Order: sequence, then structure tokens, then C-alpha cells
Amino acid sequence: MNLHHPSREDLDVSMVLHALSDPHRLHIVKKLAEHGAEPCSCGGFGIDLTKSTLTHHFRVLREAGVITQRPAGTSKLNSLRREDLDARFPGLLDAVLAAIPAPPAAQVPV
Amino acid sequence: MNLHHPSREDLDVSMVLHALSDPHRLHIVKKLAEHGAEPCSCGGFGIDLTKSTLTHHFRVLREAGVITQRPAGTSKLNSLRREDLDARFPGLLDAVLAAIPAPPAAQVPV
DNA sequence: CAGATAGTTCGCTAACCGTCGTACAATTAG
DNA sequence: CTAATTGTACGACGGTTAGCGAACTATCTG
Repeated sequence: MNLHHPSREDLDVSMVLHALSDPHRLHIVKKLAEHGAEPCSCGGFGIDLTKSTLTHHFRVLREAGVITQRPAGTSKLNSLRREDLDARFPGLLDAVLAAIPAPPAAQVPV
Repeated sequence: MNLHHPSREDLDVSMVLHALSDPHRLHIVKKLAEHGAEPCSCGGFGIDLTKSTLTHHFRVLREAGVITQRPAGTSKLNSLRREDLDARFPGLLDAVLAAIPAPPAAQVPV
């Protein structure tokens, strides 16, 4: 099962915007941006969704070219494709990151 | 039939991004950006879609807070809500505008 | 008034999307 | 080998969406 990542030239604005238009996915992207390219496995995002649903969201992000997924043991390491996004759509990622609000409605902040 | 426009504080990133994630709507936004706040009626965008479908797209844009629609005679004047968007999501609109590619697949370019 | 013009509204269809559960695959730990 | 962990694949579901056509409203112009 080869993980397909679109090449930089193949990035499509509408596809990227659509990938970013879901609160859960926005939250994922935000977390990834904070963690740099660290061991962000698919779990541990504090999102209250099923495993299969998470897989779905990560795939949407990956196929839109927003993130990279690299298998590592039984996990997958996710990272933002900052360079590619900045190259193709300058300023877009930063603007979106700055616009992301509170969590999408998962854990109570107290 | 009151045209509802969300107030600036009620603008939602995901909603805006979703509104912008359609090639046709992206094209509309691009044209509006070029024309400033000029007499951009709903037709005249060179989009090969039915009137009802156009109505639909303009409503999505309006309800997301991306555009304003003001009735003027038998037409409607559309304009970008630049100020509001820039205030809530600084840099986002410009980044998206810069990223918009060729037309979404409508009229022959020459 | 009559006609033209510009959008809206209302079904309706086909596709898509987010979500889930269950079953499966792959890797690591005992 | 067995069990646990992590994620994927697949099928199903309900809701949303983009698109159309046809009928309608509202305005402006004769």
C-alpha cells in the first residue's frame, strides 16, 4: 500500500483549501505546525474520533499535499509540507495557521 | 427575502476555506478582486453554469462572509469583503488570490 | 400594460463527505 | 509463538453539495 504524495507542482489550491476546510483537519495542521517535524503519530492529537475516521482525515491532508506520512514501526510520522506549500502558495499556510481558533470541539478546556 | 451577511466577528475559518475550495467560486473571487467594488453583477463572470447554479455559488460565498451582495435594480452588486476578511484572517485573502490559477475550465482562453 | 432582464426558489439527481464498525495487516514486546 | 499496538480497507449510513430545469418575482423600458 504505497502512500501517495502529490509532487510540489501538482499541488492544487482548491484541493488544499478543501483539505483545510474541516475543523478537525485544521486542528491537526495546527498541532503539526507547533511540533515541527516531530514524532507526531496519528493518535495523540486529542481528537475524539474513531481510528478509521482519523485515517480518513490524514489521507485527505496527505493527498492534498498538506502533510507527509512516513511509516515508522507500527506508527506513522506526520509532518507539514511547509516548504512545498510556501513555494507554491506563499503566505497561505501562515495565514491559515494564524486564523485557526480554539479546538474544534473535542476536550473541554475547563 | 433578506440577504443575510454574517458579521465580522462571526466569520469562521473553516466556512471561509470551504467557500473558497471550489474552482468556480475561486474564479468569482478573483474577478471580484480585480474589479474592486465595481458593478460586478452575478452574470458576466464568464462562467458556464446555469443561473440557478450561479445563485447557489454566490450564496455560499455570501453566507461564508466572503462577499457582499447588494440589490441594485434588477441586478445584484457583488463585492469582496476585503476589510472584514483582512481583519479577521490577515493575509489569507491575499495568499489565496495569489494562488488562484487559470480559469476553472470554462471559456477558451483565446 | 407588455416585454425584457436578472435572480430566486423549488424539486430532483448524482456525487461526495464525515462518521462509524468490523475485519484485517504490520510491527513490536513478552 | 502470542499478544498488544497502530494504522488501513471496506462497506454502510445519513447529510450535504453541485448541478440542472422549470416556474416564479421583481425591476426597468418601451
